[in-house]
Amino acid sequence: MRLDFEFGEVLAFVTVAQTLNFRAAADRLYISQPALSRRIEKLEAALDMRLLERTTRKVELTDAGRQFLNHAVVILEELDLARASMVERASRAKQLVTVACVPSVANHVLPEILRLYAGTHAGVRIRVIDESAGKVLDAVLEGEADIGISFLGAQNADIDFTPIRSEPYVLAVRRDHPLAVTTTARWADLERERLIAVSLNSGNRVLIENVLASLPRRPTIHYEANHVAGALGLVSAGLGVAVLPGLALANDTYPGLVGLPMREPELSRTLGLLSRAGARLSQAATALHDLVLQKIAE
DNA sequence: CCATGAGGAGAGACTTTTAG
DNA sequence: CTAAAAGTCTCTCCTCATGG
Repeated sequence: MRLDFEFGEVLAFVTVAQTLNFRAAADRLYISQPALSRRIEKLEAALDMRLLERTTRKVELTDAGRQFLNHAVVILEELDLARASMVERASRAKQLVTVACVPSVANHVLPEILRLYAGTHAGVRIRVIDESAGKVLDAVLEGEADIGISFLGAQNADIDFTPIRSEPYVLAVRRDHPLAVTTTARWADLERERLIAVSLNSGNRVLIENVLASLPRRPTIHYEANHVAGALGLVSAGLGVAVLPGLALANDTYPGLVGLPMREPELSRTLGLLSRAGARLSQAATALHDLVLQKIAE
């Protein structure tokens, strides 16, 4: 596209056409009268046409000037519409926060945090991406999510990883299970149990597999669920026991189950808050970021 | 009351230097 | 060797002073 004149010149012309006085138009545009004179001169040169007939007595539009004025007014209105729509878009973007989060946190901790957040930020819309740890990391890296809550990403240079807390793995069992009378569980105990696991796509499973592989006798996995919630459902139904992150049993979501911290060896993961390195968070996202740090650490 | 010449500030283009 | 930063030059557009 090629334009021989500029926005400022069109604005100058419209202002002179409205006031029919260079001095008054210059004041309105916050420029000197000679500067305005030159803008008009430049526009006329670009169009190769006289738009204003001026003498020391009066200023008036030529026929060409009247015709161009019609177009010029439309141009300025269109520009103003464009500006207004961009302002509106920016303000809507500021009011949406996307948080990517591993399912155990999304199901058991995040709802309470979002409830508190709604108290101070009622107008902000929230989008939750509850996915595996790897996908949470990707969502933050690609800018799809403003912040992430996961236990992967601490080593990634493009991620700011703030550790929130260390989360022990527990053995989820029903209250009527023989092991429920003890306070901890040993990995060796699993040999006699029907083990329920989450799928190999889950970051949890990778950590658990590392321990299982080191045991003298590897327990058999009888059931496999895609997510932690599915595994808990199977445990609740009395089909077996499952090694899961402790948060999965927080807040008494499953009153029929107890979580026994795993021993010999202990296993834990470090839950952290992720954001893209160097990215500037909106005010709404920063507020949620700080609230998550404060509440999950408690 | 608008136009024009002189002088100066600032933006942008272009070149050189420096750091990774 | 590449890309970013710093330095220099050029050009545009402004204000001020003043003419017609």
